[in-house]
Formats: sequence, structure tokens, C-alpha cells
Amino acid sequence: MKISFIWDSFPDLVSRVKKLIHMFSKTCQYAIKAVIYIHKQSLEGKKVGAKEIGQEIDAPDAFTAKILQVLVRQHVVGSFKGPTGGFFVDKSHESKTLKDVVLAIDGDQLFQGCSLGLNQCSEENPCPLHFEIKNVRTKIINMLTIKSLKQLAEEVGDGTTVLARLA
Amino acid sequence: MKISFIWDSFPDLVSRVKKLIHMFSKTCQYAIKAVIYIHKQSLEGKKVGAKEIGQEIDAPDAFTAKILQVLVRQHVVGSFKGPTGGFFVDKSHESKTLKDVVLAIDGDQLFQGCSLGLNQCSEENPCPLHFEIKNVRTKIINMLTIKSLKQLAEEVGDGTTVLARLA
DNA sequence: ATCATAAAGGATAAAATTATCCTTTATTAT
DNA sequence: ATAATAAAGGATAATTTTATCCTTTATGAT
Repeated sequence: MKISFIWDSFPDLVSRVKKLIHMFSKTCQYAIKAVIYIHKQSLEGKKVGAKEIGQEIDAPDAFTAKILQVLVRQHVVGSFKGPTGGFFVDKSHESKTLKDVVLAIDGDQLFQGCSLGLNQCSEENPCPLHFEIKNVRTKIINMLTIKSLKQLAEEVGDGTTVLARLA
Repeated sequence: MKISFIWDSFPDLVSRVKKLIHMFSKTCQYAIKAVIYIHKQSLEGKKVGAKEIGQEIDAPDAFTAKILQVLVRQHVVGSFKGPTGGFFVDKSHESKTLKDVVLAIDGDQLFQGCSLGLNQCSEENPCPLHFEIKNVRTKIINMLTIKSLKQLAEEVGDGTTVLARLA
């Protein structure tokens, strides 16, 4: 029997409170967390299932599975079907960075195009934010490429704290 | 009689092509463009209506009107009802910046909270992106506050090119 | 060969964002 | 006062994003 809470009556209000983020879509955040988790487990030679990943990163598992499909297609992580199957990374994924994850999931929105959505915006005919945005983007790209996913995974604490850190 | 085009059959594909942006929500982009346009017109002492604004910035007018309601409530711009009414800015809005617009529309998502959506993320227990993101945010805030909206409006070309520049 | 397991994929649903329409309220001109 | 104008506000719809469920396909264990 499902217990219902008072805030279930105000879904929009709750969502507004929850949504204190941005820059990456929610899907992309899940993807980043999932990939780091996979890397962490692969460091210990373990393959992991979509369900487990979903639980560890606090994301719905079916949705996590969908995201993982994309990441596999884009060769950000690898997968095997069947028993003993799951998601993993190997040598071939070692140099992948967060930028690869963001590109696979959100596309190049964050890196390309006018941030005001102007059609005419260019170096010659820049929008009021053009050069500033360019600057910010350089920083973002730097942030997303300065370390490999493997390195990031190594920096995230040991097994016992992963959940706390990625949920 | 409405003419229908081949791409009307592929709404999702078309939308994917159109969406080459991000960092600001679409609503926020409209807001920025609208506010700059209002400033520009106010420089010439003109008040402008929601419909006109919508057309100039290439946004649906009814939706533009909604956005303007918020901006008025947050004192980013002023408005008057009735004939000769419209939206405008005066001395009291002179020091407003893009950050005020972004805050009014998107809230502080872009500035606050963990970019990966982690609950435990803090200075003491930082997520893998914590300090990098902090860096990027400093840049973004700088970009959004370094010039007042008035200054930005003054930099956008003369009346004849506004449409091209803000559409 | 058969069965169990787990990813892949398709179809559908819920929630959030973006967009439209229509009524009400305030203000000005006549 | 009355009519005309434009913003404010409410209700609703379309689109996009996020989420769920169920079937199919591949793989390993027995």
C-alpha cells in the first residue's frame, strides 16, 4: 500500500523546489553519474546492471537503461547481454571524458550556436553576449575535458561512499 | 487555407534541428531579447506593446506577454495599461543586468546547487565537478553583470537592424 | 537444447515547458 | 460617462522531456 504525502498534492510546487540545477539536462546528469559509477566498478573488474546503476545514482532504472543504450551506441561505455552481462569500460574507453558524455546525451547545444538563439549571430555580427559566452564555453569545455572519466572515478571515494556521493 | 509542408510530418526531427542552444531556457532567451529591445526603445522615449515586442524578437506574442508579466513583477521593467500604455524602463531600471533577467525567469538554477544534482555535494564533500563548476559560474555571473542592460541596448545597432539582431 | 539472465528496443504515460486564447482590469481619449 | 486600448490573469492546448512497462534478442549456465 502506497503511502501518500501532502506534497503529492502539489506536484508543480515540489518540482520547482527540486529543480535547483541546470546547465546539463537531468538526463545528462544521470548519464554522468552512471558513467562514473560504471568506471568505478570497472576499476574493480565488475560489470554492473542497469537496475543496480539506477539505484546507486538515484535515477529510475528503466530510464537509466535508455540512457545507457545511447551511451553504448556512442561508444562511451560497453555492454554485454545475458547472465554475467552488464555495463563496463575497458582500455578502449580510458580516454573518454565528460565532454563525450554530454555530447552523446545533450548534443552540442552547450558548445555551439548563439546562447540567445539568434539567427544572425556570428563573429562579424555578434549578439550582446557573443564573446562573453565564447569565454564561458572555453571554461566549460576545459572543465569537461581536463580529466578522463577514469581519473574522475578514481577520485570518488571508496565503495561504501559511492552511493552518498552519486545520489 | 493552411499550406502544409513536408517537415510538418516530422515535428520531432524539426525541433531537434532547431534546438542548438542551451544554458538559458528558451523562455529566458525570449526574456533577454525582450528586455534589450525595451531598453532600446526607451532610449528613444518610446513605450512598446507586447505584440510589437514579440514580433521584433521572433517570439509568440501571447507567450511574450506572459514573460513580460513576470519581468514587471520582478521590477526588471515597468508597464502601463491602457492606450499609450506599454512596457518601458526608466531611471529605476538603469542598473539592472542580465543576471536580474535570468534570476527572474529561470531562478537561481544556473548559479546554485550541484550541477550533477547530487544531494551531498558541498565544499567539504565535493562532487567530481564541484570546483570546476564554481569557476565556470564565476565566469557566467561576470558575463551577466559586467554591463547593465542599458549599456547592452546601446551597443545593439540602430533601429533598422534591431530586428535582424534580436530575431 | 533449454532455461535463466540482462541488454535492446518499441509503445505508452506522466510531468514540465512552451504556446494560445479569452476574459478582466486599468487607463486614456473622446 | 463611454468607448477604445493595452496589460494582467485564468484556462487550456501543444510540444518536449522524463519515466514506465512490456516484448525481443543475445549470451551464458545447466
